[in-house]
Amino acid sequence: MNIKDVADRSGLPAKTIRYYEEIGLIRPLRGANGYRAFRESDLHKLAFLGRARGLGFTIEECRKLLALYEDRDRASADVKALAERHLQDMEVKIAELRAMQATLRDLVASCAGDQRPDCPILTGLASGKACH
Amino acid sequence: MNIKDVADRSGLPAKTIRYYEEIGLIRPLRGANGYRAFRESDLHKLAFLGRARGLGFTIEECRKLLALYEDRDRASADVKALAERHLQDMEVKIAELRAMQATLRDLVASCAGDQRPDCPILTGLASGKACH
DNA sequence: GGTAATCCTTCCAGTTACGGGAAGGTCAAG
DNA sequence: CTTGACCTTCCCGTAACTGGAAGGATTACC
Repeated sequence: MNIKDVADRSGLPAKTIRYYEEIGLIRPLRGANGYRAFRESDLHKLAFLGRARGLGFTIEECRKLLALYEDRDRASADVKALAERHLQDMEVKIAELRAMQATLRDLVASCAGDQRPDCPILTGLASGKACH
Repeated sequence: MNIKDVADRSGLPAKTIRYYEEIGLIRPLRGANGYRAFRESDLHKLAFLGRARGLGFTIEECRKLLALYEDRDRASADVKALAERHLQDMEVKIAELRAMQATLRDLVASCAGDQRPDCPILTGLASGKACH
């Protein structure tokens, strides 16, 4: 398989696939013409990576997940721990976003949003009322 | 005021302040020794920027907010529109995170998390069940 | 057999919003 | 006069790619 085929079948851009090889996530073979020659197992890994990335895991987390996936002697507890930590990270991020939203929503609510220049959003940002 | 003073009083790292000057968000004066000489108005702007960043606005959004802040003829509607778009962006991000969380939580819930290698998280990622 | 389109390759640069650290000038205190 | 705390600029590194240039390979078509 050439890179276009795996790109189409995995849903990942060719650029991304090359990048994943560069950082050592996959190691496709090479043909006599220098083209990457992907096996089914490479495609499989790429699909795995695409899904892990889709769940928000970082590349380094994906690397660990892939290592665990390939390790037949892993403990599922290790995988679960990684996933739970990621769930927590996301929880934190959501909380941060929620806090920002709450503050900004208050400011927005108090702004007339008309042609006049008076704007509580700007005065809030200027005066420090933009902190909860 | 030297940079350390504004850093302490604005809560922004000196590095960040230099960066903001570099990208044209502020234009402090210079003393004969080459040191930046910050006015109260610079400090004021930096505090404004720090709060806007704290609400998650990008640098470019902060630039627009600052321009609106300095424009006595602005319409508050313009500010409000910017803020509302940002609220929407955050909403989208939260929704994405929530979706990832939901999927991952299902996988985590079905994983024993013990010393055995069988792991629904990994098989889910491998098989495509990791998509809602 | 020629040529054009579509592949493929590598390499370089840019993105966001800074942070780390080096090399070197300045200033206030003791 | 030296020490330590400042200050300056400059360059590299971050995460995870994306875009594009320059050039080689393959395939389709006439």
